[in-house]
Amino acid sequence: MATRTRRSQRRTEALSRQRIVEAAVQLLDAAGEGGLTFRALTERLATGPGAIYWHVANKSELLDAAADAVVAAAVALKPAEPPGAPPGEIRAVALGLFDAIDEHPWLATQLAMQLSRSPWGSVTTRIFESIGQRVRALGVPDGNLFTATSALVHYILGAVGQNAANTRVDGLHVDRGEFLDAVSTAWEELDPDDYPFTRAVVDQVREHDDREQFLAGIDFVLTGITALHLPSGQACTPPAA
Amino acid sequence: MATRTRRSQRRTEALSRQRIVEAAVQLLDAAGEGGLTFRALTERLATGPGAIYWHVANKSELLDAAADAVVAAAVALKPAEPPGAPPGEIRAVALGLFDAIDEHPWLATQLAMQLSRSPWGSVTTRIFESIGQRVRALGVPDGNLFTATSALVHYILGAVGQNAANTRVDGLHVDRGEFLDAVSTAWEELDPDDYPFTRAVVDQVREHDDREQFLAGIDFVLTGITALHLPSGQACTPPAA
DNA sequence: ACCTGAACACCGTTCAAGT
DNA sequence: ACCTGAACACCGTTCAAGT
Repeated sequence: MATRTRRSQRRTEALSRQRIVEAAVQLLDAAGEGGLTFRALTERLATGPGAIYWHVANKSELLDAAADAVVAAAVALKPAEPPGAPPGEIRAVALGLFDAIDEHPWLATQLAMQLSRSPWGSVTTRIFESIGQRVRALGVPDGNLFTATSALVHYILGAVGQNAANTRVDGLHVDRGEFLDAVSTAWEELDPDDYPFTRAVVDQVREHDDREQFLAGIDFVLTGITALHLPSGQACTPPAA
Repeated sequence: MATRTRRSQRRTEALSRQRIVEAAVQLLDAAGEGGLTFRALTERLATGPGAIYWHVANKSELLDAAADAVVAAAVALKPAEPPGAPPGEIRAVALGLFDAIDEHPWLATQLAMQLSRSPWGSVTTRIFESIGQRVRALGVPDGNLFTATSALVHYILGAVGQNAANTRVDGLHVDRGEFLDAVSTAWEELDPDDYPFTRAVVDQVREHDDREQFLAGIDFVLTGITALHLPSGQACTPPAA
């Protein structure tokens, strides 16, 4: 029944793990998380499922590899920019991830799932390393590097996870204005007794700029690290317990 | 073939959405994310799939409801504690979530997926409201409430998402020492040219305390918010761009 | 060593039929 | 209004067989 839109090119190159991962990324980009199935993959690669299983262990590993490929490209800073000061580079790396998720919305869910499933998998470690190098350059003492970097990475992963969906719902790109309207409307219908705060800030959700807000959060964490762990920041005290 | 271990009690109460959600939470607690299937659910509830679909729209909605039930209980502070100062209450709410994920490890993945799939769903909004009320009590000016609260919530969601898996891998509880050993070993085998930072902090991962580190991140964000948005904090300056 | 493709076990979901 | 349960479409994965 299906019109059998045969891929024009028969297989020219041999199958390889890399070719499979590339195809997986393309399918995810085209149709979202639901778009990656072994059947779609076999059709696109003009092969059978057994051939794919020769190169990758299972679907989970394939998703990991797809996410890793995209993240690796994202955290590699464009050499266009000069080295720059550490705080600026941290913002640049974070924005690289932010933009990668804008281009590959499935990456948000995938990052989140990998974070919770295998917390120190290749993707998480890659981001940790990239941020950590710059935190060290900031002058944070050795003993506090792990804590400071973890805090930054956790904030970044939490924030990009949510912001991804600000431009899409269930894999469909939606107008940002419409999306925020829907959120505002939903919030206005919340019980005023249970949700006084949310209702009070309903206007701010419409006006806010995703990138600005994302960077503001980075600055909170950086300021906290500076104040609590850098000699120059000792003037600042944390809020009393 | 299956030994048909009949649930001793035939159905006594009528089916209801709440009873279904409770059963879902129990299945998730017992067998992890893979443990919740409509077949397991029908068996436990002694009914057919159609009966369940009468009360919930689909599996996604059921997972949402299960997560919401657990989170609602977690962010409701025990009234044992006196109201207390805002920063302390923020830490208490955050730790409530932290502990809930310890008890229900599947919640980490579920929170992450909901965050990326429907960023302002009921669970996210519940956490946002709970934290937001306390950020306001902190004295943050109205115009900055949304940004400050979002940053805190993003950090919390990123951090609890990862810390969940520190005690479990693929749904199995594992010894924390063994787990950290495995991470350390894996890190020591990373390429020293590509991962100088990660290799340098490998010892800190073994010594660190999850809760302490989680709270340290909260303090970074709180200190940043205080420094950048509270009149009393103006002495602190953010790191230069 | 690498690939084929039929087959298997399992899943979420539907729906005509009952009460 | 609420429940039953067979059936459907689809999925990840396996494996004996080919080259």
